[in-house]
Amino acid sequence: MTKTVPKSDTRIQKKNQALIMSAGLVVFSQFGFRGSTLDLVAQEAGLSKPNLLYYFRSKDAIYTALLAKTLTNWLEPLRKIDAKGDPVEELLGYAKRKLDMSQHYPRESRLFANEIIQGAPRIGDVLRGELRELVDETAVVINGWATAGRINKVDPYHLIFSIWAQTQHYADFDVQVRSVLGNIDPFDGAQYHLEAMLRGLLTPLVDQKGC
Amino acid sequence: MTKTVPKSDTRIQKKNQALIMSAGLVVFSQFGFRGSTLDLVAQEAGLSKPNLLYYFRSKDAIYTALLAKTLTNWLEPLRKIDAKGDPVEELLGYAKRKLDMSQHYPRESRLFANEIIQGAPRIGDVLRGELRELVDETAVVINGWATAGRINKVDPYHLIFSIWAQTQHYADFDVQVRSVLGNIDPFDGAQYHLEAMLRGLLTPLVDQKGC
DNA sequence: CCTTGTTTTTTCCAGTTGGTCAAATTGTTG
DNA sequence: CAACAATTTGACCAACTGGAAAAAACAAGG
Repeated sequence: MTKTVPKSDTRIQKKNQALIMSAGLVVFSQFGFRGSTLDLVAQEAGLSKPNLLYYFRSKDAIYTALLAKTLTNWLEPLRKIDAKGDPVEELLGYAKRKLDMSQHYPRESRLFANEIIQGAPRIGDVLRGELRELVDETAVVINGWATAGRINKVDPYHLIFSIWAQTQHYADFDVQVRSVLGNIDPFDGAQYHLEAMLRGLLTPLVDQKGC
Repeated sequence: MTKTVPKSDTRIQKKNQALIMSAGLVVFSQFGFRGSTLDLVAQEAGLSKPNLLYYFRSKDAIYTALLAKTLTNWLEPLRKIDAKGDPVEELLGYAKRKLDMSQHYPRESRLFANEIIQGAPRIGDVLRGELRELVDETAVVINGWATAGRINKVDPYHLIFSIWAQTQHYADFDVQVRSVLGNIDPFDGAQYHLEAMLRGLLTPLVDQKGC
């Protein structure tokens, strides 16, 4: 008989699996996969280590499940960009959604940051597959807007990178940002700044001053 | 007799210390402090583990020395911003220097990224002290430029954050960027994009169209 | 109360980890 | 080449790591 992991989904299983995922998020997002231990996750979850392994086959299984679960939500904002909407408002909306995620789900951001910094050993395929396709599609949309003269000509890939970079920075480097800002809340100013930056980049000059 | 670490600096010591630092950079920048092992560092350096500990008191000592050594170089570009120079060119130059560092010293960038994501347990003091002061001073300079009408009014702190974010993104998330871009070199486009973005943000409108 | 299935804990293990120490080796200098 | 210091290695250790096994505790229906 091979190692058994619960098949049926009772409410207590759902609860404990969620508990473990939540604890795993806390630990893995701070220390990365290699820097995390099952003992830490168990302690955070308030369960015993063997009990973790009753619900998940291995440390790897917890981490992988966590990544997979979070990944979908993480890419969703990009899918919401509507080719038929107003270009500047669509891109600003995207940036705002990403910034909101950094504010409300910083751990998820750090989880990915850790994974990618370490070379993305488990999600390399997703990066080169699903993510790349999604970005390619969005790039086509952005290029269409530029060709139509509705925004300035920009490199759509680097535009997307710059939105990722600036929004995720406030989650991943939270400690640094707050060290510099002191008591000031980062996210108010961040949103305003990001908007100004994107408008300055995207808005055709003729619209800015009407000449 | 307490644990002895070499005091005099023979050439062989200099060589091996540099070797260890270099190996430590490779390992710690990928896995963070907790995810790294002395065995990995030793293997990377081509030395035995006890031999590492002949030159450094502990794993912690290697890591701390590495952080300290790199920190100075890391902050230097910010110090080079000259209040008497042309505002836009100064800021553009700063961004370019940071981007160059991401290109040529990506491991150093990732080393800090790991440290800060994990809560900056060892450089929190530096962040709240030296770094903060330095940013504060730079903010004064930028505010001065804005007040004089030489650049648009911007939040200097978030401006600096956005430069950090965008430049370091290309080092820290290198794998992701390359996954999306395929064979295209990220840094050419990055520099162009960053410059456009900063000019759009900083350049007073009256200068852009002369009206 | 008994049976059956689920959940939890106790105990254990082999491999890894950071680190010590004494012995062996290799410079270096007179 | 001695003699002494600097360097390197091999053997070792206690604590920690991911994980297995099995027994114990618990739940629910008959």
